[in-house]
Amino acid sequence: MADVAQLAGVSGQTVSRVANGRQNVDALTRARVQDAMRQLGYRPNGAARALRSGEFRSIGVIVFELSTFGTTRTLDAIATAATARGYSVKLMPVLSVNRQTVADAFSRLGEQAVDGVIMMIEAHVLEEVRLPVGLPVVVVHAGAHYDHPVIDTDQTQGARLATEHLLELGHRTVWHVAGPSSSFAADQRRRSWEQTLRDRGCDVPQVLFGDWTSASGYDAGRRLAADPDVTAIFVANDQMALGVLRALHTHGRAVPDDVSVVGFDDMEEAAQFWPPLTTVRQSFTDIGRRSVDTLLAEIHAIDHQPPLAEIHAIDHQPPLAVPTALILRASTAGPR
Amino acid sequence: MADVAQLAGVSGQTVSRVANGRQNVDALTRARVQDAMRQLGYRPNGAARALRSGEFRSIGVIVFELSTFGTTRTLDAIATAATARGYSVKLMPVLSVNRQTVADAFSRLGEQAVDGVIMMIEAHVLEEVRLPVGLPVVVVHAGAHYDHPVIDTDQTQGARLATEHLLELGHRTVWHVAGPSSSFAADQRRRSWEQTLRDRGCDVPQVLFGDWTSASGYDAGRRLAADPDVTAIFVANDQMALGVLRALHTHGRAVPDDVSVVGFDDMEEAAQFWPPLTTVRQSFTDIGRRSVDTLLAEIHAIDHQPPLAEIHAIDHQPPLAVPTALILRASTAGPR
DNA sequence: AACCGATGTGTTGACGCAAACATGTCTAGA
DNA sequence: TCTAGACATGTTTGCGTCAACACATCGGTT
Repeated sequence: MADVAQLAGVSGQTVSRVANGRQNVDALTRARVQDAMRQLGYRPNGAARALRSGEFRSIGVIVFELSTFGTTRTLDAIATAATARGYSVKLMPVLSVNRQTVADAFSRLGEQAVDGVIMMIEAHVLEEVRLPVGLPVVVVHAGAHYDHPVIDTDQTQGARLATEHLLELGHRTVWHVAGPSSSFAADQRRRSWEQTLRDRGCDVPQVLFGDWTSASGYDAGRRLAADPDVTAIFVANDQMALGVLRALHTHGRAVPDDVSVVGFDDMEEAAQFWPPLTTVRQSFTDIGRRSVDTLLAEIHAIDHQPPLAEIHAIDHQPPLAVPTALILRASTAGPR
Repeated sequence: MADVAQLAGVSGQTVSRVANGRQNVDALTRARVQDAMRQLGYRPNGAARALRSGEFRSIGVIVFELSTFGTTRTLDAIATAATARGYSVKLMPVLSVNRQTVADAFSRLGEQAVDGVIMMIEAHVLEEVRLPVGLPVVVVHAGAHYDHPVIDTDQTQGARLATEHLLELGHRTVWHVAGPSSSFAADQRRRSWEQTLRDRGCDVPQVLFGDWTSASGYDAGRRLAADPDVTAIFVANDQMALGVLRALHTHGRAVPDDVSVVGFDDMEEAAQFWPPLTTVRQSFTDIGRRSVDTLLAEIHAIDHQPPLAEIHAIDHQPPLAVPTALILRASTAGPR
């Protein structure tokens, strides 16, 4: 900065003003400074700026297993939204999810230079983690009863959509392959499926649990394929649905003629499954964008030292459940 | 820090020493300081530390489209490896790939507090981007002729493995669905496929190009399914292979009885495709780990002001091509 | 002529930390 | 006893930036 100042024949402060787009700088001076900046390839030092201003313009994201489809898409959306708003994204992976590891990750982020944190841990265990106050936090894809704002897909609505679709096709009831019981989202989908069946007076068959992977879907699918009563299956995500489809094929049960299958997520590949999968689309883009906006609002609010009433208002906004949509493809039909 | 120092009855410097794990602190003093830290919830300020030391203990990762399978897995591995080594990962997404956007992303990272950058852009256009010097850079999944170390899967070996497997099953030749021509990896796979065919004296059929998505694989697959000469297809990634499989099914061509298909990547779902996909496995974990280690070595080298000879040595290490493995499943068989 | 506010620019200091150096204390060996 | 060296700890200083304030200039009032 000093070099730029010298080359432009001004003080460091003026360089700072130009760098920050302040208006009270003469047009000619500004041009001279910008010229000098370009010439010297000057880049403001983020660390010094952060030290001075107390703002890092960076948010931390705690994630478990980037490899699952939803997490990845959400992270992508978060990164894009944050970048558009001038914030960078710091990744903090957690290798296994328990109270200790999550708390550790949070603490490590506290040391790192971030203005706020997005928690992308869908596990119930999160409910037991006491997060230190002082750092704005937004929770994604998890329960709605935390001390922090929660952004999530409307899991209940999505699962109802899927179940009702199958019932309306004429199936007597709907079987369910659920996600792991440790997952909040899996629980919500399972409960909503069950509630929908009860509302319609249908039998509630035994649930099968998977772990979100397509291999676990195959295992569940084999069990269902062996039961001739099964004519309709709601699978808690597309990856497991892929495994279910394969299990049905290997057991000679035609989809959708013998068995109908509905997934959840609408991953890009679902349209190319065999047969193309009817599924519930969730908008990961919306989730990501809303998370960032909510977090930034929190950060901003703290910035302005809100009265306690305002904090209260922020924390208790109704959680914004992002609606889903049923995407009809070729894996569902009425019973024979 | 001052508060901690006062509470522990020591100087700020001693607190600093404890915080940084220096050894020259009395065990009792250390305990007292750590106690005070816990009591006050002290977290060192990363910005100040970075400003003072010039080290950020953070690496930047430039990515395009987190949504593709390989990128995601690699990022996961990078984040895990970096965290294990005490570095955090800053994400810098690029919305579209051209000289300008990549240079911009790099420049933005320069402002941000990072010690080095991993470039995860597989496009040829990268070859034309002049990266400013001074910041260590490692390029992943791209060409081997940059000014920076390159870490990549052995694309050539992988494509040969796939092609030879099909030829050895007795197919007269092998068709190919390539990735986009803008991609370095796609080019290498296509060239290696072609070379393998030539080496064996086989016809080289017209290439079909996709864009890595399963939908584009379906489009290519429809064209191939219509041609009765086609008995063996090497598809440049698993996602497109999924689309190819569906196209073959819809056109009544049995896999593997009528047509054999080999993919590339071995994504988790490939084992649950219908039929389970024979594919080339690349180790994204290795790629990620090696990228981080190479970058950290570069960072460390600059730290110690190496003589020019040493820089030279680093930059011209033979690129470490990570080997692949052919995973045999049910989508390949000899011709009828 | 004296005064005003608006505008553009320079000077000073502090953010939190750690490197460099200074000081004090203890131990071992001459 | 004296000294060298190892070790623990304290003091000073500055990293790059920007807020706060000081100052200088100018057009327009009284």
